[in-house]
Formats: sequence, structure tokens, C-alpha cells
Amino acid sequence: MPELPEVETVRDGLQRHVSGRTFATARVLHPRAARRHLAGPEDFAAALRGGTVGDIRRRGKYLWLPVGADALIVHLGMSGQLIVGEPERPVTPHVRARFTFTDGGPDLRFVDQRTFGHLSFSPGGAELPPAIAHIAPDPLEPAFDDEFFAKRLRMRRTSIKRALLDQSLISGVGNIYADESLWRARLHWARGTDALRRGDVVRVLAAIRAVFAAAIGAGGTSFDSLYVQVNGQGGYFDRELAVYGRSGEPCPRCGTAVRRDKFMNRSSFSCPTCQPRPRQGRW
DNA sequence: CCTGCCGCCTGCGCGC
DNA sequence: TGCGCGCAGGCGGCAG
Repeated sequence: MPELPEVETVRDGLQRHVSGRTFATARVLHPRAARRHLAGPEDFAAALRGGTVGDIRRRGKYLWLPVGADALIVHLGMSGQLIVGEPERPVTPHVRARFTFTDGGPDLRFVDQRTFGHLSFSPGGAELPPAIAHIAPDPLEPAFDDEFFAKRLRMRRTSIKRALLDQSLISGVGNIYADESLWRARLHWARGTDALRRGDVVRVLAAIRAVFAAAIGAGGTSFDSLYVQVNGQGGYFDRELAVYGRSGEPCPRCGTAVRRDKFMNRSSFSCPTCQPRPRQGRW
């Protein structure tokens, strides 16, 4: 669920409320939360106790908290949240892991209804955890190379939307921001990547960056309580979505009713006028 | 290597 | 009121 803007909002919150503090206790309350940590939840927790958190990092939808030369990796999955708050508040049922700090201040909780999210400890991973080395840079990183992306994109034989959702090609884009970016770039989701023109790629990259910037400025998109910032408040970018979740409503650019298609077992929203279906699309 | 499908989970809203 | 179904923002593993 959370895509780059939501994860970046959480990163910023962690930087302000957790960075520089030292873990006192670490506890995994649901084994699935640390399932990627093969040595088990106890080993995971023990590795973090006593560690001091450095500057919070992010690549695409992955977050990591450097702890010395190591790192605590976090992926929020579909419904994960990192919440900082008063340590005495009740531990609600979806709290999967809990961390306290030596200063006795606000604690950190990993809350995750659907348990697709996960935490793991990465020895030596402070700079870039090996476990996420297969994730491509996101378009807000200096390491993102527009020319390299364009070249790889056009070598693919798939649809533009499938490619945008492939985190090994470009990271951070999920279903919401793929649809919003394609709308801004006036490209239909089924456009074949091998038939894209240079200008199409330039437009879609500019659109992704613009949508990301606007959404980060709004604190992310919260359709419901499943995505919240570290203080528990929602973001308000949902008000600015042009097509996502708006089937039947007028396209903000031309007024045509937004359509919804099924694609990759999920919904795709687009404007039939601004984003005409390609003659030879790819599914 | 690339592409695309599948399963992993819980909870909500809908139609019957 | 209850039930079954479809749907939800993601990812890794794997077969072809």
C-alpha cells in the first residue's frame, strides 16, 4: 500500500523522532513480522538492543535505520505503519514489534494488519543493505540514471504500467502513483514499452517526479486508517488524485468520465480521451 | 536473462 | 442478520 511518498513521509518522521536515540528493548510480538530474519525473532531483537540509530535511509519503498555499521530494514507491505508515541499507551492487537529507548521517551511500534510488511536485521547494511541491492534506485535519488532507465525500459517487451511497477527497473512506484503519473503523461497503461518514443519516457519520468513531490508535500495518500504518518495522522494527497479511485468522475483535464480497467488482477484508472487505448497494447 | 503468475494475510463493503 | 465474494496501496519465488 504505501508507495514512495508515504514511505518518505515515514522516513522523515523517523528522522525527527528516532534518529540519534539508543534502543533499550526490542521485542517481536508476531513471528511473521521478522520472517525474513532467518536466525529468528529473538536473534533479531538481541542484535538491536543497545544500538544507536543513525540517519534514516530509503530506497523506493524500503526503509532502513542504520545502527552502527548494521541496519534495521523495514518494508511496510500493504498495511504496515511505524508509530512513535507515549510508551504507556495500550499495545493494540496489530502491533507486531515494539522498540523502547534508553532515554525513556516515546517508543516505536511496527503495526501491520495484513502482515505483508516485515523487519529484518542487516549486518553491515548501514550504507545499502545487501538484501535490497536488487531494488533499482528511485527517481528521486541522485543515483537514478534517466538514460539508463529509458534504455532498459525500451528493451522490455511488456506494458508501460507493468514496467513502472517493476521495482528492479524503477523503484517507489505502486498502483496509485503509476496511474496518476500515466495520466499526467497522457499514456495508456497498456502502451508497449518497446514502442515508446523518447519523449514518452521523458514525460512519464517528469510526471512521476512531479506526482511524488506533490504527494510528499501533502504527507502521502490516506484512503483510510491503514496508512498514517509516525504521529498517527493521515496524509491528504487523496484530494489531489486525478484518476485513481475516481471511476465515473470527470477527468480534471477534459471532463470525460474516468474509466476503470482490470489489469494484473488489480484496478487501473485512466481517462479514455487523454489516454486512448493503443492499437497494439500489451497486457 | 526476462516475463508473468501465484501465494502470502486481514478486514471491509457489497449483494443476495 | 448473516454469508460469501471481491477487493485493497506489495513483494519474492518460481516456471516457462
